[in-house]
Amino acid sequence: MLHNAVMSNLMAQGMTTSSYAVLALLDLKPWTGYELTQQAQRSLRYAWPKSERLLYSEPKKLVELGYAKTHKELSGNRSRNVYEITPEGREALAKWTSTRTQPPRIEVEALLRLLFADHGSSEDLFRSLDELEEDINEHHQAIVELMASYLGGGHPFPQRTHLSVLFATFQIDIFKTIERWIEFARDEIAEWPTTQDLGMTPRTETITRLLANDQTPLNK
Amino acid sequence: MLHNAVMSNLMAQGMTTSSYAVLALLDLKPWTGYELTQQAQRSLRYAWPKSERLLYSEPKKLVELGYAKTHKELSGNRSRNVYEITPEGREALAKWTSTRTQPPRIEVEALLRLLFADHGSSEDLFRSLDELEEDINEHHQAIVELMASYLGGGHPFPQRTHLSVLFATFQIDIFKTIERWIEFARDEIAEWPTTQDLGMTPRTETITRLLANDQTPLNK
DNA sequence: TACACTATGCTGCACAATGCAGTAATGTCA
DNA sequence: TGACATTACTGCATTGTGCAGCATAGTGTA
Repeated sequence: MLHNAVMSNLMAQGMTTSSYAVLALLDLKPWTGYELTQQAQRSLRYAWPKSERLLYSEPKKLVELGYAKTHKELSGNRSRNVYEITPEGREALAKWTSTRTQPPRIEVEALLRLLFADHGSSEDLFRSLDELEEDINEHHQAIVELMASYLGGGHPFPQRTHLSVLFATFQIDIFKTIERWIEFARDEIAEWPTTQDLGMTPRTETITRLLANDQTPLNK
Repeated sequence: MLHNAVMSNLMAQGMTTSSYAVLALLDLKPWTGYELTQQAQRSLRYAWPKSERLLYSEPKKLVELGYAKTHKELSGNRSRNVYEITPEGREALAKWTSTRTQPPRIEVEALLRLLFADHGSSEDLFRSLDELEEDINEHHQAIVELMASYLGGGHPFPQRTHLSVLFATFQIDIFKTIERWIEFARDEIAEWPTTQDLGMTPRTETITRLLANDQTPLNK
């Protein structure tokens, strides 16, 4: 066991952005582990997608660090862990806001497949774009429906609606951009006789010239 | 040691998307480990951002699986590992193209901070947006310059220019969208008297209504 | 009423991936 | 000749994922 003085020096240890995300949820109200995983997957998915497994582990770490406390609740023969933020936790959260924001990270396997499309068929490439579209459409539709529910007063924390809506604006704009790009890409690829060795075609040169002047070939 | 027959059943084991990304690079030409990390970080960063550490490990795994072979090259007192794809590697790559494309994954810490901006100051929120803008601007500028270099014949694999340029169209479109959203968000937040408890203001309701109809409040 | 199926509510384990420190040789400029 | 950047990696601790497993509670249905 360590002295308190030593402990406080180690406090920041092990606190990842994911830890702060969970801590921020606990700042809203106490949650059970299960609720935390569900809530984090629904509301944070688009800003900070993390696995259920991690979301079960984070609150335990917060308790170890003294940023949360926990107790077991019983309903019948079954128990669940309830987590609650501590004053130290609130302090840690406040300090976090003044640290440097991590750069964004965008992983799109469909783009990787596009980059290496020349050792596959056009069909494979089209299918990959279809799959990307499918995934984006799903998220897009979900967030549009969420906004409709907010209009009916469906926000779980009504006083925080202004934040959620500004956040949703980002999502919808990104999704629309990706959907428009997919259509554009399909039209381009449809003109290709093959995926291989086309190089700098006249059409590609036109696009390159636009991009080099920081313009986009996408209509609207 | 396992029999060949058993080995081949285990072949797919341990092959991640990152493994296929490196294998696809090896399909273009043989590289040294160091070149592979540099090339992957420069060209794949925006589709599949992976650490240098991983990019050193992947080719070793490919050799173990029989998808690549390696030899040491000496220049003076110093050696480096050269990796080359095998026929089995090419086969594995071909099979990969017919598998399901992974859904995209977008991590933006600045959005997480926006979502929880109500336990911080407006200044913190503005700073977070500035930091996001800084990161995006950097990437945006880099890719515009890359396109200019392609016009001068600077593509390392000229016959693949059509793929790189279609890929770059995606990047530039996304970057422009994010930059426009940041400006929009700044204007909105500037109108807020505080970050807390504003809830469904008339302005927020207008935006929510637009989003629920799958429209965007962003001009242009 | 028995049965299946879904939702709740987790934990353990193997493995994927990151970040950082460390090591060592070569090239470059002042 | 000395400092510093670049080339060329490896080891290790820690973060994060995916899957399997386990147990209870509720819900529909034949």
